[in-house]
Amino acid sequence: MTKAAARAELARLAALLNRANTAYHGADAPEISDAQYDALKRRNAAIEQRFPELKRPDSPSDQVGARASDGFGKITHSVAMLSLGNAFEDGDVADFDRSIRSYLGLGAEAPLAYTAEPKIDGLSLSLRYENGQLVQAATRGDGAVGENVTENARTIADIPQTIDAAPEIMEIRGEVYMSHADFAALNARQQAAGDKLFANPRNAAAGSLRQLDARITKARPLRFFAYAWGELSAPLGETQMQAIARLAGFGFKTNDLTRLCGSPGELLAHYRAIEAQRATLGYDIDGVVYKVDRLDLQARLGFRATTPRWAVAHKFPAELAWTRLEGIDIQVGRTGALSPVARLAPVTVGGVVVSNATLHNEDYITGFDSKGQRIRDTGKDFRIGDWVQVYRAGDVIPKLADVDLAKRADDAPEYVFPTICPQCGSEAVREEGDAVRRCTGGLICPAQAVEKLKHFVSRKAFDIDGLGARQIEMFYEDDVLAIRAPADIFTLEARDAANVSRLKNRHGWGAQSAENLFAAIREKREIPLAKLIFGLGIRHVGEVGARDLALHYMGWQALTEAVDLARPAALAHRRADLAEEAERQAALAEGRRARIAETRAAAIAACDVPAAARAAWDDLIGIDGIGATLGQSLSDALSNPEERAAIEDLIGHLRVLPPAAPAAESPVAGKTVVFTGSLEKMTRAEAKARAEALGAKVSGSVSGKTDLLVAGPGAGSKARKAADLGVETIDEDAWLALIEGL
DNA sequence: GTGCCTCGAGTTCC
DNA sequence: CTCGAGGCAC
Repeated sequence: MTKAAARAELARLAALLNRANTAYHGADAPEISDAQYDALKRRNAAIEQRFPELKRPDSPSDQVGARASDGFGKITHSVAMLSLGNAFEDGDVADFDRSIRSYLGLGAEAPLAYTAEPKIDGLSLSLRYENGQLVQAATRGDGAVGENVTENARTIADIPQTIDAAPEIMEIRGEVYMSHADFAALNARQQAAGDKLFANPRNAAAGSLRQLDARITKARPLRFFAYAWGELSAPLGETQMQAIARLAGFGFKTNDLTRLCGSPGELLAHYRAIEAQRATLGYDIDGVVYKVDRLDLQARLGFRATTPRWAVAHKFPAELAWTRLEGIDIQVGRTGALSPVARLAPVTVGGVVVSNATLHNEDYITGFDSKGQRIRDTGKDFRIGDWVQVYRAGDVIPKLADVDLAKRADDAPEYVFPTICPQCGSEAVREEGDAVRRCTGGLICPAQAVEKLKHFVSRKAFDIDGLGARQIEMFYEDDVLAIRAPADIFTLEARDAANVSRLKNRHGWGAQSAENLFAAIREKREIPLAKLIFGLGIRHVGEVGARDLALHYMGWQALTEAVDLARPAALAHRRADLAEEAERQAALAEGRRARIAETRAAAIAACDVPAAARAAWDDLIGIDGIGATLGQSLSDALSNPEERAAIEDLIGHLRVLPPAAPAAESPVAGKTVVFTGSLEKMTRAEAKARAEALGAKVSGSVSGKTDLLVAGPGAGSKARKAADLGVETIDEDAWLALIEGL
């Protein structure tokens, strides 16, 4: 087949298959048989495999029946799908109310209404409607990017395909779930057919929605409750309750246990009412969700990093189960942290068979921390062979709650935590006041090296398709095509080409899969600065820290130059830390108060730090959210010769993209703003969040870099300093006028 | 100096 | 998801 013929054929197949999809899910008379459909799909896949470069953006293989290795197409949510913060006790609900009032600057008696609704135990789904037509359905995924399950969603009866009088653009969100009755019937059918049984309705719903073949999904009894929304071209109402009523009007199922509550007391009353009905609802719920009713207040409250401030999930108490602790294994993380994991006799907890559980750290096993404080209520330790009580924290992570001492053998030895890394034999030390013990082997330790590489290719870093945890382990062990440092990933293709025994000839690999991997790697030679910084896996530098560093320095060169320049100051601070610790010990021994500030100042003065180094250091730790610990860690990583060489080696293979400049239309974008004095129309936290959303950087103190000072009544030294430095100063009303309408 | 709040680093099972 | 700890406001 010629390339031109292939291109034409792919176009024909895309049209045919797309029409077949629509006909199949819409009308009841399919235009083509299942066998014909499958044949067309296979032909399409075969041609795409031969001419990957011709694959169409609307390729049918991306719609539903994508290649198994590839799964579904990805969809970036226009509005992120976040998870909710949790409340477990009545006191947490009072805290929720209190923190909202404090954020909004409301008094304890000001009226503030909430909604309360059951939290359905299913999986969330976002449905996009354009001009009243369902055009796209996406799973939550990591919250930012989900999977395209449009064709599957079209098979769910509770989901309208068309909606009259809907806003032009409307994303409706809710929960896909399976009722108890439907779940039991499905499992009976599965058993009769000799197929695998589902552990619980949630897994059955998730498995059914994520079928690559929409016809299987169609045969599964899925249901849907709508309770939220994403992008909207017109608001759905002024309150949560109004919006829910509107959703019902559109033809969605909404949960009839949704109530409006005027106080935390009423929320708790409704929580108990729902809890009492839990067993008779006919579907699984795992708690009750509370939301601020007024949508304008929801908008003011906004979001934290991963959760909205205006909603919380009040979870039901976790299910408990007893089992035997068969052993304790020690895992080594990328920072060298030794993490104990409990190996358990398999036991069912909350519908899932659990055989591992986290033990967190050394203290969690002994039951006491380094200061002799009890960690759990009981203060009992865990020993191998014990009968232990397991629960799933947040219904997910298995943890041990308790131990039955009556069933413990008299001679059961206390568990001794290793002080030698089980992976590399290096000493494992625990810093003063630290909860974790760490392997000191660094990259000598294979476990640390592998975990660091896994972090490098992980989703929030380089995110290289086809190079996941398992492949990293494989390539790490490989002598011919070794990946032992990040740069090795980018030389893999050239090394493979120069090799007699090619990757494509290996077991489990083919020409196509090898080429896919190389293509995925090539794609990531262009990488945003923030992802590069995060990917390096420097201790204390996480996703947010990396982003802040990227936004501050705007380039790898500028970052390294600044950090290198600041090195003497970083070292001086390290000395000061040591001097401070010595002073503390001395003061303790002599029974006097420690003179910390003086000691630090003397230690730093003794180091004779150049002014330029001092300035670079102050600039670094002056970044909001970045302090001395992170600065120290970053400085150490870039000053370590081996580590620096490895990084420079890596950079040589990359084109690093600077962060996108903040929205230019905002008058405060890119400006550094300081708030001082008392603010009357908004709280400090709200002002900060608002300013940051508009692209401003909010700082705590006035300096030469400050662009704008917003001063309320009672502003003192900061206002004077701003005047001295000639920094523009405005009051709260002027600030609000400035950002109005944004 | 103390008490929030957020972030980082760890973990399970499907 | 949870815990510990870093960073910052009070």
